Amino acid sequence: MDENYQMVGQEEEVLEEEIVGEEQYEEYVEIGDDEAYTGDRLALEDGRIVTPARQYAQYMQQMQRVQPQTRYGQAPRLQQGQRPMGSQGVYSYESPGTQRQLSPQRYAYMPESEEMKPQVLRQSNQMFYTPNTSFGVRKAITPGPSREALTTPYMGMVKPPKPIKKSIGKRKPCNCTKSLCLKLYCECFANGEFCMDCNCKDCHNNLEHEAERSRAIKASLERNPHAFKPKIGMSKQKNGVSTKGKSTADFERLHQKGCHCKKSNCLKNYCECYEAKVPCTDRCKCTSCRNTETDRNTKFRDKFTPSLSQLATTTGDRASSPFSDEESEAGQEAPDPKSFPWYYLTDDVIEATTMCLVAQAQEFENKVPSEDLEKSILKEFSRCLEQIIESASMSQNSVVA
DNA sequence: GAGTTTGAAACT
DNA sequence: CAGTTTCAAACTC
Ligand SMILES: [Zn+2]
Ligand SMILES: [Zn+2]
Ligand SMILES: [Zn+2]
Ligand SMILES: [Zn+2]
Ligand SMILES: [Zn+2]
Ligand SMILES: [Zn+2]
Repeated sequence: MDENYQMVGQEEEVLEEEIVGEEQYEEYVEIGDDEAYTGDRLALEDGRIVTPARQYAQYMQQMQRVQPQTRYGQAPRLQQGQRPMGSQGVYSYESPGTQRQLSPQRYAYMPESEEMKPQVLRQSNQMFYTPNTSFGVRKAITPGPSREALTTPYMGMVKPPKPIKKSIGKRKPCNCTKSLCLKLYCECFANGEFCMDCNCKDCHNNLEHEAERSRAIKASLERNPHAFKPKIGMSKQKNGVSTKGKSTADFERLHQKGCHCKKSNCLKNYCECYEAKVPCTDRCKCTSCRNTETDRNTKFRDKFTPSLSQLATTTGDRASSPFSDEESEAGQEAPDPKSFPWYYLTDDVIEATTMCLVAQAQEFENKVPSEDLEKSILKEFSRCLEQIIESASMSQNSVVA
């Protein structure tokens, strides 16, 4: 039967479980259509919060202790914001060991009641959920013709979009302590997911706090309508078929909002662009960026870092990953930022060097012939450079060793 | 593991 | 919109 969620201090509401199907993943794959595909993990549609069902499936799986060893929806090395709904197959997962499949069903939330309304928006197969009063978790039922479809959903319905990732990496747990996992600070929440196996304290990012969570989602969406879109551009194809020979590889995998880094030179994971392994663009407002397209294409490295190049050749690190792998179109190489000379030429270093040179110039100006002055400055520069190089190799040794 | 640094998100 | 605070993760030791 249909269930009602009785919210504390809230007007209760009868949820009629209007179950509709889902177009199964089609819309998520057609990335070409800008309008059809949004990439939203959570979004407002007609005033309702809509989210893929994957999270619920995950959540239910967790609560029901069903095949706890299997997890879905999270590519192993996908970075925050990179999680590609709609990109190759993250949505419908097929774990080698199991035959479970999850579809991108969606549920709608009724904003007035702050309640989740398990209304699947579209349907092309038979999998339905309805709230389960026993533990407040939705369980699947089938009001439609084929009730059995529930237990064996999607067999053969989901084309394995792309080769499955080798190992289903378990999602990294959050460690939130003060946000209740209800702000975008929490990565789980920001990904539109429930907290599962996290280390958070006082977590409200779960069905036990559904109403609160819904409010939080709405609040986040009000602050930023794109809050639950992937931050990294989802391979949105530029202008239909590509113009040049680049063809399909010419995707827009870029940070949509851009970073605002000030002190990391966009060479550390503090930088969302660098973390996502995409170059900074003009959308970024970073200062002293060393993550530009040209920067990361520069093969200039290794010159300064013999120790590292040694390491690279001896370990043969490249051999382990001969695959270019599906989603890593752009991320062929793993350019160790430490192998770039300018990794060590931070603003502080440059400033210090400049000060040294200026001091040297001031000390000797008008005291020695300009020729000697020039020479002394160059000498000072050499001294600075030595220090920088020494410092750099020191830090590398610590890494290598 | 403790302490620091960092920049997004939140807030004013 | 800009400046500040808050926050959790990245990083360092
Ligand atoms: Zn959290
Ligand atoms: Zn979490
Ligand atoms: Zn949590
Ligand atoms: Zn950056
Ligand atoms: Zn950037
Ligand atoms: Zn940058």
